[in-house]
Amino acid sequence: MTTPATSRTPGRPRLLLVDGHSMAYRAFFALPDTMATTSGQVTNAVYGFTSMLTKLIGDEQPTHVAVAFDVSRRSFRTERYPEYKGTRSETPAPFKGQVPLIKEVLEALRVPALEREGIEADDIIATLAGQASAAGMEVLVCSGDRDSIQLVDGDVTLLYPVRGVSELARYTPQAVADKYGVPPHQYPDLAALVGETSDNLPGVAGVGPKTAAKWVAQFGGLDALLEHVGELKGKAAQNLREAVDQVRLNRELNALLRDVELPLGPDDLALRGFDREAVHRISDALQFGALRDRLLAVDPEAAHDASAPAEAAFELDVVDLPTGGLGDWLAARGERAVGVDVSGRGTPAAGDAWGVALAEGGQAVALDLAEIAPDDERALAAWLTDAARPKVLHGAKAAWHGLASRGLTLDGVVFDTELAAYLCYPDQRGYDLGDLVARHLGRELGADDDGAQGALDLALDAAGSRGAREAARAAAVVDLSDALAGQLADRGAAHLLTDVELPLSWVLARMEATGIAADTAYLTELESGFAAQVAHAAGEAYDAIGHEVNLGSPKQLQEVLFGELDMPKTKRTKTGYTTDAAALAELFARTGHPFLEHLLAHRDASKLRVTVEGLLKSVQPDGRIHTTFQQTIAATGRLSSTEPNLQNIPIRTEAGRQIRRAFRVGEGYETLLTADYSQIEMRIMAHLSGDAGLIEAFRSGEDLHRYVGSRVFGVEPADVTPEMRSKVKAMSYGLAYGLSAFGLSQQLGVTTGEAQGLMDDYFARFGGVREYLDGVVEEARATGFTATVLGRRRYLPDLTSDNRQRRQMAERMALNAPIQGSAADIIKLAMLKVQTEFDARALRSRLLLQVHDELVVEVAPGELEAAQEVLRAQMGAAYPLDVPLDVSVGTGDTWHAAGH
DNA sequence: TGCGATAGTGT
DNA sequence: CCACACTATCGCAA
Repeated sequence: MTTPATSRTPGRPRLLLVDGHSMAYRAFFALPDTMATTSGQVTNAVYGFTSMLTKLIGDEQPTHVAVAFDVSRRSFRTERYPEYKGTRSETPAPFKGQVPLIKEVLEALRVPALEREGIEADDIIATLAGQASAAGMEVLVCSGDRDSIQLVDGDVTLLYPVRGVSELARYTPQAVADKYGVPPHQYPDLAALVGETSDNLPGVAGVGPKTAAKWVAQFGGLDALLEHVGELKGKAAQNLREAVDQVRLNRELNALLRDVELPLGPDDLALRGFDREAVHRISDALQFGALRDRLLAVDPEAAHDASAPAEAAFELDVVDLPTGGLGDWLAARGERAVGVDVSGRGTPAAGDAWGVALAEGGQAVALDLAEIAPDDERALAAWLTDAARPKVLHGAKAAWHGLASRGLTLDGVVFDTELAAYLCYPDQRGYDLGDLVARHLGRELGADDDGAQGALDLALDAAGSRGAREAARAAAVVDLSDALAGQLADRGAAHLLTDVELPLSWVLARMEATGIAADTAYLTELESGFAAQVAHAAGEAYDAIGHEVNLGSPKQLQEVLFGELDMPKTKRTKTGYTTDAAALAELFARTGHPFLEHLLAHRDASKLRVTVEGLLKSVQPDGRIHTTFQQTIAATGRLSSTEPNLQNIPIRTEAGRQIRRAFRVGEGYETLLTADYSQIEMRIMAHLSGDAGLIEAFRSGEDLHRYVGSRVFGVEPADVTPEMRSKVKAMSYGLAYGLSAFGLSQQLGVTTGEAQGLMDDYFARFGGVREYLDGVVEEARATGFTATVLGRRRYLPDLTSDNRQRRQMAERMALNAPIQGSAADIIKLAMLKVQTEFDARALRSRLLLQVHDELVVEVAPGELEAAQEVLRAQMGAAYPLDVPLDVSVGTGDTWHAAGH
C-alpha cells in the first residue's frame, strides 16, 4: 500500500538519527508563530518537527529511529571554552515550551528521545552512528548542525535542511567532496580554519572555504598543514601562523564524541509501531488535522499489518464454508452475538454492498455477495432480518443502506461500536474501527484505506487472503463491543445506546432513505435568477472602482478597500483585515462608497446561487434529496447533516426563503408538516435552574421575551418596547453560550457598561439562572464532565487548565453542553416516539428531516389530522420538564409554506 | 492535489 | 471577547 520512496537493500536495517533541537529550532523559525491552537499554545516548532519526521519515516522507511536532544546549553565544550556558542541569543520561550510537546509526540510514536547532561545531541548521534554502521546498519543522520558532516561515509548519509525543514539535502561522501572540496572526515579540518560563527568559533582572517580546502588537500590534513605552516606564503598564511592556537582549539571542539555512554544501543531503536491512541490524543491537543492523518499513514506497524493477514495477530479461524453451508453455520451461532462487517458504500439511496463478513467465537466467514449461492443468500437474508438473532456492527446505519441496495434488511442489532464510542468519547474527531481496536484492544487491523463519509469497508482482498481483513474486522467488532459495553456502563450510558442512539439510527436510516422531494425545475430557475443578480452586482462593483477584481477573494478585496480606496481598517484577522458582511456594512455606513453596496449584494446572491447549485447536484434520480444525518459528530449530542446539509437552508431573508419553496411534498402524499419546539433551550434552562421566575414565565403563556423584559425593566408586559424585547432576547440566548458583557455589547451594539447593567438587572430578577450557571461549571470542574437530562456526558478536562483561554473556553462549553445536549436528547426521544406511534397506528406518513428543534414530516393522504396529533402529543410528551414543551405545527405544499 | 483561512448559512 | 455544526472559495504549499 505504501511504497518506499527510496529503495532499500532488502534485509539491511536502516537507522534514522535526528538532532531534535536543531530540527525543531529550524521549524520554529521557518513557520509563523501565529500557528497555534485555539487556546493559544504556539505549535510551529512541534508541528514542523513532526511534519518533517513524518516525511522522513514515510520517504526513507527506516527500521530504526532515535531523536537526540541537548539537555542544556552547558556541555563539556563550554567547560573547555566558555565562549563556545556564546553569541547565540537566549532561546525564545515559545520554543522552549514546545520541546516537551515534541517529546510527547515521540513518545506516542514510540521513538526514543535520547539526551545526556553535558553532552550535545550531535555527540549522541555520532556515537550511535558509529555503533550502527559497525553493526552493519545503514545510517541516516538528520541534523542542521554542520559538524555532522564529519560523520558521512559509505554507510552514513547526512540529511541537511536547506530551507526551513521541508527540504533536505543528501550529503553523501561524494556530495560533501563536491561541495567543500574535501572528504567528509576532513571537513572539521576545514571548518577549524574557516571558523563557525554560529558556535562563536573565530576562523583565520582571510581564509574562506576555498583556501582552507586547498590547504587541507595539499597537505592531506590539518595536522600536516600546521606542521608546514612556515612554508606557506601570503597574507592568509601569515594570519594562520598567528591563529594556530585558535585553529587547534576549533578542531578540538568541532570533533564529535563517538564514545558517549548511552542507555540504548542501535538494536534498541527498532521502530515498533505507533501508540495510535496516544497519537490521537496529542493530535487532538495540538489540533493537528491533516498532519494526524499523515502521521497515522506512516505508522510502520499499520503498514506491516496491511500487507500481512490481519488474523495472524490473534486467533481467528476464517472458515471456508461449503456451498449452501451458511445456514448451518449461522444456526450453530445460536443466541450469541455475531460481529458483522459490510463492504460497500453506505450512502442513502445510492448505497451498495459487495461483501459481508461474520464472526463469532473465534470463527469467521467472508461472503462475496456477487458470487453467493442462492441457498446461502436466502440463509443470510433470513438471518440478517431476524430480530431475534443478535448482531454487533460498527456503523450499523451505513451498513443498513448498503444492504438495502441488495434487498437485504438488517434487524436485531444489539450493539453499535461506533455509537458506543461516540457516547463514551463525544469530543473525539472520528471513530475509525481500526483506531478504536488499536486503542481498546491493543490490536492492529491495518490502516483504513478510506475515511470518506458513509464509506464502509472498501478493502479489496489481497490474493491468498480472501476476506481475511473483513473477517478480522467482524471479529474485532465483537471484541470491541465487549470493551465499550464496560465503559458505557461505567459512565451510566448503556441506556443511551440501547434506548436512544441505536433505535434512533433506524429512524434516521429510514429518513435518509426516504429523502425529501425537490422541485428541480424551480431550483434551476432560481439558480439562473441568482446568477443574474451575481453578474449584475459584479458589474456594478467593477464600475465603482474602475476595474475588475475577484470579489470572492478576501485578499484581493483587502487590496482594493484598504489599499486603493484607503478605507479605515476593520477588525484584524490572522492574515489582515476582515471583509465580512458586518465590517463591510460598517464601512458603507461610514464611507457610503457604492462598491461596498454592490459587493454585499454580490456576496448575498453568490451565496444563494452556490446553495442552490449544491442542492441541484444532490437531487437523486428519484427526484429527492437524501441527506445523511451524522450521529457521532457533535460533541453535545446533536445530529448534523451532510451531503447536503439540510440543517442550514436559508430562512432569514426573503431571497433565502425562496430556496425553501423548492422542498416539496412528494407525489402521492398530501402535504408537508413541520413541527417545532418553541424556545426549547430556554425551557430547559428554566427546568434545570429551577428559577421560579423563568418557570412562571413559561407557565403564564405570555410571550417569553416580553415577560422577561417586563421583569428586567420593571414595566407592564404590554409596555415592553421592541427594543427592550430584543435586548432581553439576546441576553437570554447568550446565557446558554456563556455570554460575556463584552459579547452582549457587541451583539446589541451598546457599550460594555450598558450590557453589564442589563446582565445585572437580568440576574437580579432571575437569580436562579445565575446560581445554576455557576453551579454547572463548579460541578463540572469537580467531576470532570457535564451531563444532560438523559445523562449524556461531555468531558471537559480543560476546566482545570492553567491556560486562561483554554479554561474559559471549557467553561463556556460547560454552560452550553447540558442545555444544547438536553434539547438534543429531547428531540431524539420525540423522534423515537413519533416513529413508534406512526408504526403503531399503521400510518404511512413519514419523518423526513430533523433540524435540531424541528421535525419535517410528509403526510400521507387522509392522515393530516392524525399526523398532527401524533407530532403534538409525542413531541410535547417526549420528556417531562417542569415547564410545558410547547410545539407549534404548520402545513403546506413546500417547506416554506409549512414553516411558521 | 490538499489544506488552512475566510466567509456565510442554520439552530 | 457566545455554543454547535457544514460547505464553498481562494491561495498557498507539497
